[in-house]
Amino acid sequence: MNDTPTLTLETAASKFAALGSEQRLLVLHTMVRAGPEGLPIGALGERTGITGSTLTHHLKILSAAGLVKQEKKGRSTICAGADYAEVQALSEYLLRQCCADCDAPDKDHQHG
Amino acid sequence: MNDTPTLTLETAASKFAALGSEQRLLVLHTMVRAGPEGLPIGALGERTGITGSTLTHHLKILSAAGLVKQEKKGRSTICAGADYAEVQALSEYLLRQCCADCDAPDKDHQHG
DNA sequence: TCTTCATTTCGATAAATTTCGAAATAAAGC
DNA sequence: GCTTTATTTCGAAATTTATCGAAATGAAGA
Repeated sequence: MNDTPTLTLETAASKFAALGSEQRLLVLHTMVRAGPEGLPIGALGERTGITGSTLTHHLKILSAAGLVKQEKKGRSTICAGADYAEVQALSEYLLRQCCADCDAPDKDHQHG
Repeated sequence: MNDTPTLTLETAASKFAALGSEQRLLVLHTMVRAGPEGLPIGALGERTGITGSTLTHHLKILSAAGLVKQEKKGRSTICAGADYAEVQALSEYLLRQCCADCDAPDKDHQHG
């Protein structure tokens, strides 16, 4: 399963940055709660109390980071959270190459 | 093992924000490579090419987010990456309450 | 104590981000 | 073609962040 196309520093940073805002995290959380079917932007606005134009702005950032999928349907835009692999890859990025520079890599700090 | 004290939106966002910078990610990556023994700030500077005062700034953010531990030793400050649980908690935060708001939660999108 | 080395604080500037309301666009339905 | 509804774009102001060099701090050692 080749899901993890080895994130670059640049993309990883932008994904984390996308998550690094209370409003965006709230938006994402709302979408995750809503499940894979997603929600139109209007509903996101109602549930989060965030203004339309601000939502558009945040969603653009989340989409660009690949954390949210958007699909136009009629006059609505349906938004849903991205899949688990996306998140998994991010979390794994953080510990990649652990101890690569250790003089004497030891076995005392297993990850998992 | 009570490792996951249920992150608040606020702390989760600030942790992600701390990771959402190429320089900070580079710094963290350098520390992770160095392993649990950590590195003095000077070495971080040499390896990353980041200026002292800027490094102090970034490290303050990473420490405040609990992603890095710092310890004064003589005239150096040794920095090391935080533990795996910290990272794990962050990643789990993202999918918490998945589908909580679904009308009919389905079993088609297992996470794991 | 004086000097040196490692880090931090300070002050400053440039750049990016957040957030809004108002106006523009675009799809649906009459 | 108009009207309504959903979203986006467009300024714009306020705030935050990034980044640096210079000066300050503080520990070690001669």
